[in-house]
Amino acid sequence: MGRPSMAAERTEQIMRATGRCLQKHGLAGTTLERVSEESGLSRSHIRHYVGNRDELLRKFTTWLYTGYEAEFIRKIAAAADREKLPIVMDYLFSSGFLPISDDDAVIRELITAGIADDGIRATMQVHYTSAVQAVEDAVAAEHPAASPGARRTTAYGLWCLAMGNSMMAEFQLPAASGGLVRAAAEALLERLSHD
Amino acid sequence: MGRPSMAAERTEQIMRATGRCLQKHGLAGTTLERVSEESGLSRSHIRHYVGNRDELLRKFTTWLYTGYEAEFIRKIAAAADREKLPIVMDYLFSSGFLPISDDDAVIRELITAGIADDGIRATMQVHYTSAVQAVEDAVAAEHPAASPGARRTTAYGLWCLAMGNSMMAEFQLPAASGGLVRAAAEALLERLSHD
DNA sequence: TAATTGATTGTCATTGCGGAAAAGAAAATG
DNA sequence: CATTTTCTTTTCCGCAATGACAATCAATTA
Repeated sequence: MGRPSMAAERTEQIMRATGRCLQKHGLAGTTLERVSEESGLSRSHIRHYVGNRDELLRKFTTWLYTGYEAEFIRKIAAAADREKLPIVMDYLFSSGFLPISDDDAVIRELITAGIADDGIRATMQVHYTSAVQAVEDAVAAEHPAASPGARRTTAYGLWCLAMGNSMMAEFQLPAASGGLVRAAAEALLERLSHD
Repeated sequence: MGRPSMAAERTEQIMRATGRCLQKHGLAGTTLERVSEESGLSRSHIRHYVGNRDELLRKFTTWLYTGYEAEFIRKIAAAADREKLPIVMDYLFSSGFLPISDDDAVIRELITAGIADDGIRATMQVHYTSAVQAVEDAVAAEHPAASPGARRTTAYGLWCLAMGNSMMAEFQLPAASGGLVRAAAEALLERLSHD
């Protein structure tokens, strides 16, 4: 009955456009108007499919954190024990000199959005808690003999290294583009083997 | 001749108010109007002393990065060799369970502002480059025997740990409030002594 | 006291954006 | 063909913030 729904495709379109806007123009610059431009739809479309601006940001957040960002956690859970840590390291410190994920800027903006919106903040809290947990699982898989405390410290350290580096990368700091973080990360891990 | 200038005090007032706005309402919420509220001055005052919104943000950035934020770098430079590293560690990982500096949110917003404004981005680039350098100096002072590469890795690692942790602290992530980062940081340093 | 410099206040037009609703078009079903 | 459902387009309104300008007011000096 009725005309077939475009909601799925349209929503996807809108979410992608929203991500690009956040990345290029920041939270402030992510207006319904601009999202509509970026997506090639009309502003009314956005309102029709997603709702008002607050809802757009909320939906975008859950979309992001159940999609690409959660991929990482799923991968770790699915991987064999001896694969877990290499996956983590690649994800966190990617390959060599490549710029880090494009999502960094987007995530920064969402943190800001979370100042005003409890829903967004909650979504992120939950996600990052389990992300750090996933890293810890990977560390545990590789170093079953290490103490829980040391594993936890190492896992959280790895995570912070990656976050901090991605922040510095936005300044195009010379240090951020080299392999420095990865070296630091490996130093952390190495210490886990020694003790 | 003429009426004495209030520029110094007023500018200070305005800068502080701008900082509070950025912290509480984000970049988008930092309007001339709100800054004027927050400072107790009229909007015309802001325009009179600082200029338009873009200039406000530019001036705030340089104000921040030549004031409190640069304090750290000056301190390191002035300190005796054996004092340098303890100062760095305290600055980066503060004391125990306290929330990290209030400036974190502000700085995040400035990064966003830097997307659109070259001046702001340049200011931050310069500052962070020398901040990391200061950390490296401190590490070098404590570990003169270590290789330059290892020192650089450690210094940058320390910095990223601190940045990453402050980011996580904004989610009120349980891991961020404990002493985990500091432990990771000390692990990094420890490894420097061993080799 | 007059002149000057800067502080302070007030006003007005413009713009960009968000919110809401109505009206029209298209595609499915009975 | 009539009906229903959803898509699509259009229009209108209001708000909040900016930018620019003009007009007082206050303190200092010659």
